[in-house]
Amino acid sequence: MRHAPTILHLDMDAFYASVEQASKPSLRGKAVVVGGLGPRGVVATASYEARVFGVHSAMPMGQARRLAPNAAYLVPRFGLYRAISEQVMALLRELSPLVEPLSLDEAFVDLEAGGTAWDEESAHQAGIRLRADILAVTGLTGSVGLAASKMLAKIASERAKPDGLVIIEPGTERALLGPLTVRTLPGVGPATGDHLRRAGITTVEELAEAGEDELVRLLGKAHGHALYAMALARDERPVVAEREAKSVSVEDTYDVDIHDRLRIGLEVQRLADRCVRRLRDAGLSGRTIVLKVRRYDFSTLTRSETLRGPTDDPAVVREAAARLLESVDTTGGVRLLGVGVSGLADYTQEDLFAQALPSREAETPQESMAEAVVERPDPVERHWRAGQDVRHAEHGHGWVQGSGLGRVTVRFETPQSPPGRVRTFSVEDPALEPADPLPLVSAPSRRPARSQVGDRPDQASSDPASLPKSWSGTDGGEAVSRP
DNA sequence: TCTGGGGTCCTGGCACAA
DNA sequence: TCTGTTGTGCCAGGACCC
Repeated sequence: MRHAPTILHLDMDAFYASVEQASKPSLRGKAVVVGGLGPRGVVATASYEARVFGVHSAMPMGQARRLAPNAAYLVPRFGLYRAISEQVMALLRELSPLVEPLSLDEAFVDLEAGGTAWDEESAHQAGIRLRADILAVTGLTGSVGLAASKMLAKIASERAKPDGLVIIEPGTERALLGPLTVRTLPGVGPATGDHLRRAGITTVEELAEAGEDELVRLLGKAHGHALYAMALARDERPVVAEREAKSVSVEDTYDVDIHDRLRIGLEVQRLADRCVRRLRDAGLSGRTIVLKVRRYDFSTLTRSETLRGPTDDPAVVREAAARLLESVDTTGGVRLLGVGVSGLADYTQEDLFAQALPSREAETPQESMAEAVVERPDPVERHWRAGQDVRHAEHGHGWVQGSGLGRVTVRFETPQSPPGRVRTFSVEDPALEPADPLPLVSAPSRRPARSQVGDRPDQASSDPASLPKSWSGTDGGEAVSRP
């Protein structure tokens, strides 16, 4: 492990919910829950105001609605989140070429590799500047952890939340980790946590005392060795900038279980086509086709088949998926189906005619039979989703607050406007159209001077007075970035 | 209460080849 | 030729992460 806290972990605060609050002024300071709104949806992110009611990520949406009936419930807008994430990642790359994104809202940065920081003080200053820059460019807050390893930097950013910065000084790691629960360590989830608890191990200190041999006996070789090292605060994993994908998959959970074998077959074909589309978009092909089935009782099984060579041919993937489905008993119904491809090659192989069976009637996924039967949208019905951006010919930009019974309710406001008024229209109103999201900050190029912000070490919360007032712009402005 | 979607990694069983 | 061992690839399931 290095001797200075020069690994930085950034975690944006309640990212999806914060983006929605930034783009919808009437939701600021309110409980906001983003996730799947269907009967089987789960919470992706809850704003801090919603967390007060006990709502948290991965909670079934029905439960969230019971806990916080007055919260705003929105579907995720990944295009917008991705665009904002790219702005944040660009700021991280200004610090160092070694940036490892973990998701849209999280990343590690090796500050030493970028020459940005070499000791505690310079790392601290880099963290402070980064948080200020992120606020100026996106209008959002992120929490920063700084430590000598990835594991500790992540623990530090967790302790910094929300909107803070925490440094773990080298030499203090074991004292800090000791009393924490084993669940703090990466790789310890509910099952491993339970397993360890039954063995009388609940804290990191007890984990270290148990010894390596005991942990290997309890958890297996790989997990046991890794966890013992973590318990001793040893973590040599480097920050890795480029990670190659190892598999591509798509899956759908259905609002009600599917029993009809024919329908299940059509869904599998449709998923195979979607999967191939993703594969082709990434310029990849793969050798192993995987079918995933979650049955009515939530039991999940997978079936896979490995081809002689990689393919990105929709007909080949569809046929393999159909063969795999034949070996699965779907009596009782299925709630989820998925199709994936692994064993990836980063080139597209023009079919080695060995693989495709004779009937290759559908050359591209878009033309497939399954698409034609299942996916064709109803041309009459217009569908408005909660949270979606819209534009009205007369009232301007707004977002869908809710819809049903042939009506759609829209709140007219923009990221830079005060909270707006609500109006209701017919879902067929020709004056109402879907719109692109507006940028959250009116002039994202304004960045604070590099030396002006002052935080204090260890637990530093940003002083709002020292940061630009990104919210207070007046007009709607032009779209600067669009997903 | 009733559990998403997209991934990664590990383990153990089995078959096969050297 | 037969048997035992070992390495490897495939397959299925489970745990974990965000």
